[in-house]
Amino acid sequence: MNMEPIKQRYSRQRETILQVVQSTLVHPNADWVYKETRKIIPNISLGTVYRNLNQLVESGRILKLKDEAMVRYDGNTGQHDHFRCSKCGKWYDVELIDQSIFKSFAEKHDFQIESFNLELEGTCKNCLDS
Amino acid sequence: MNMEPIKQRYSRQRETILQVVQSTLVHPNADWVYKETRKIIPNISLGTVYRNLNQLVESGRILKLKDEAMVRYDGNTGQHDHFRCSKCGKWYDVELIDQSIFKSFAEKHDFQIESFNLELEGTCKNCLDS
DNA sequence: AAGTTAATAGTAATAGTTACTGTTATGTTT
DNA sequence: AAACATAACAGTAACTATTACTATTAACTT
Ligand SMILES: [Mn+2]
Ligand SMILES: [Mn+2]
Ligand SMILES: [Zn+2]
Ligand SMILES: [Zn+2]
Repeated sequence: MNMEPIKQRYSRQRETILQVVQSTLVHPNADWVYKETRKIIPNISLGTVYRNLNQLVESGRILKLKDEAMVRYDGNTGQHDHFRCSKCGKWYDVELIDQSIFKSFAEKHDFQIESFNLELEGTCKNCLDS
Repeated sequence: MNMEPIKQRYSRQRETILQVVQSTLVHPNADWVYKETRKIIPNISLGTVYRNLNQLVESGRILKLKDEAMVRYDGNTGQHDHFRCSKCGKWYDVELIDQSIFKSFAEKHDFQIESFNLELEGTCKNCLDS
């Protein structure tokens, strides 16, 4: 009798990477995750970080965000929007904007709209003050 | 007496690149623009295309869009939003969503919000039919 | 016409990411 | 518990989009 083939095995590397991403609010890129994870697993390979980040995205355990010419990751998988400071490049969470207008918007189109992604940009409090 | 220094000189390359971007609805990437422009200026360099696309963005004559791991350009500088098909990767223009909710949203934050960018994603009519 | 320098073609370099390869380790089957 | 199958690994090479460099050309100024 054939069992379902194994889809994913446990690895200390993957669990550590997940914890690293989940433990921060900075919405890090792969290199940041690599450097942080190396503090725990000093000989981990950058390729391993990329491969596992992609897997974690695919399995829905983290989110993938597009920055300028770079990918960022988010351990917060709850629904929320983002604000990006164009001065310092930092990403901030903001509460999800009311989706109702989007739904009525979707009805007007013959596209099958699956997701609305709102990106806010401007200058953050920190950069305004200094 | 000193005149203002010249900021930008005319170049056939730049004007052709602008016309190429303005003449299409495909929201092309640099390579597409390069190939199209080569039909008119066969020996144009890819570096020239990149440099001029960046200048045209800076001077506000075209728009810059972020795709998955690539930049796209838009000759339509009027206010509008975009829908991206996750199946075929094509970008479509959609009318600008009502901005009023965004404005009230902005008032709730201590960020200085300068732009709202709405990205719609899903499956386009073409891909649904086939 | 001579001078200044923006813009160019062509090419090298960079940065982020993915692919490859031989080895290790996780989970399964006997 | 031993043998097995293969997911995952570390290390490294390759790839892709973009930018930087350099010697030459051409747009504008005087
Ligand atoms: Mn977030
Ligand atoms: Mn458009
Ligand atoms: Zn800032
Ligand atoms: Zn499509």
